[in-house]
Amino acid sequence: FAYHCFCTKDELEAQRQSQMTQGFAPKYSGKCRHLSASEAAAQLKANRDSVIRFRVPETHVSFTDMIRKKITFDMGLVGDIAVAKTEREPFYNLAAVIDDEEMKITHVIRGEDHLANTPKQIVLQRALGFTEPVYAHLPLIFDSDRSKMSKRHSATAVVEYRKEGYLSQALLNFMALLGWHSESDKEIFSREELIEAFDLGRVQKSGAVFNAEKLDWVNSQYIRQLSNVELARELIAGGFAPERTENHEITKVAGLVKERMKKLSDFKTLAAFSFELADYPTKLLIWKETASERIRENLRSAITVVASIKTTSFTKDQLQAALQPLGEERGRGEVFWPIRVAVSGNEASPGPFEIMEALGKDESLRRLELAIAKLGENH
RNA sequence: GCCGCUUUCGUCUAGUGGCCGAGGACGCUGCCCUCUCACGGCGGAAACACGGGUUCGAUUCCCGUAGGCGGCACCA
Repeated sequence: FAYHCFCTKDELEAQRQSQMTQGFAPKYSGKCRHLSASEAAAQLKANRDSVIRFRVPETHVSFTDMIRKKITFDMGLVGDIAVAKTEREPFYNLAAVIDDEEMKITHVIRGEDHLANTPKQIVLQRALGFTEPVYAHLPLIFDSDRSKMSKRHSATAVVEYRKEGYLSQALLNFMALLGWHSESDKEIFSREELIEAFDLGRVQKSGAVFNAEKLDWVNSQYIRQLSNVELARELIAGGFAPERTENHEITKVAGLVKERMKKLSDFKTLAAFSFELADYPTKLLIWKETASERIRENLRSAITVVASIKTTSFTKDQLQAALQPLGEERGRGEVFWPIRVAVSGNEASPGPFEIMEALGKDESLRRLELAIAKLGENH
């Protein structure tokens, strides 16, 4: 089945070069194949550098891939492959075949880059009398420039993505969608649903380009499915929440910005205003062309209304019900916009009522007063 | 160079001879909702690589060409 080969690396390399320039497939010449046992023993005794080669039969080898159906290779083009350095040091193909047999592997599911290894492994299996597992070669995943995502790169990438605030379930779901599609057009799956629906037979044959925007979308879907408590837990565990902040505080704010988040790391910027009001330009309080005097009046009236609400029923529904008449009377934009800016300090934010509920009565009033003071500075 | 795999909107894909004047999703975009942003709702633009066959009829089957990718180690 196998024999010692004493060809040097330089010889082999030179051979390969000349074969390639002549337009042939590079393969081992078979030079040491016919060495007699005694010749080989002598070489070994002389400590000549060697390797063990397997006599690859010059036949066609076919196998059925679960994804690509029947695949045939002409082994005559391969030549005798090196399977081990010594009897105790097998190379990859031999080691893999023996491992799989000993571990009773039934299915070998791996990347398409292993396709050319498969016939070599099959030929070894047959020679050793091993059972042939079923093969499935998955398409590769490419970067946006269409180059292969290297193993080393993607291994760290998963960790990197987790650090950026992508949920593991979302990552899994997104990866499943790269090269596979459910019969039902469904795209967001729970772990159980995915196990149920996934089918190797439906896997795409060509490689897929990694689409970061879709990952964002999938992740945002998962974030929204989380309860506020669960989301807070993820935020705290991942280090995305500000330190020294009460859990229930995080929970409250998490609910506020949940549907605006694409990844956990967004929380920091999205929720910053609720922990501390940043300075903002006074003119941000002005709704369109409204006179600042009028904005001040509106805020004054709003304060009166807000102050009249009991601390115990300081909810967004109560706030909305109480402030709605004022909005209708003086113009919704002229009333709600400045309130929202006053409590958030941002041009874009969640609605004013929910923010006030999260802030609580005292802090809400403090921020409203501050806005009036800021407007006063201009006069 | 040789071998293998592969080829539907920008991207991920549905599609297995007539249901396709090609469906869904992300992204992009118009309108609605609305105090802003986001969410949500309703629309829009956007693709069968090319050339030959086979067939009454090809996105679907066959052949070729071109493109993409992977593999060609005394690495794994």
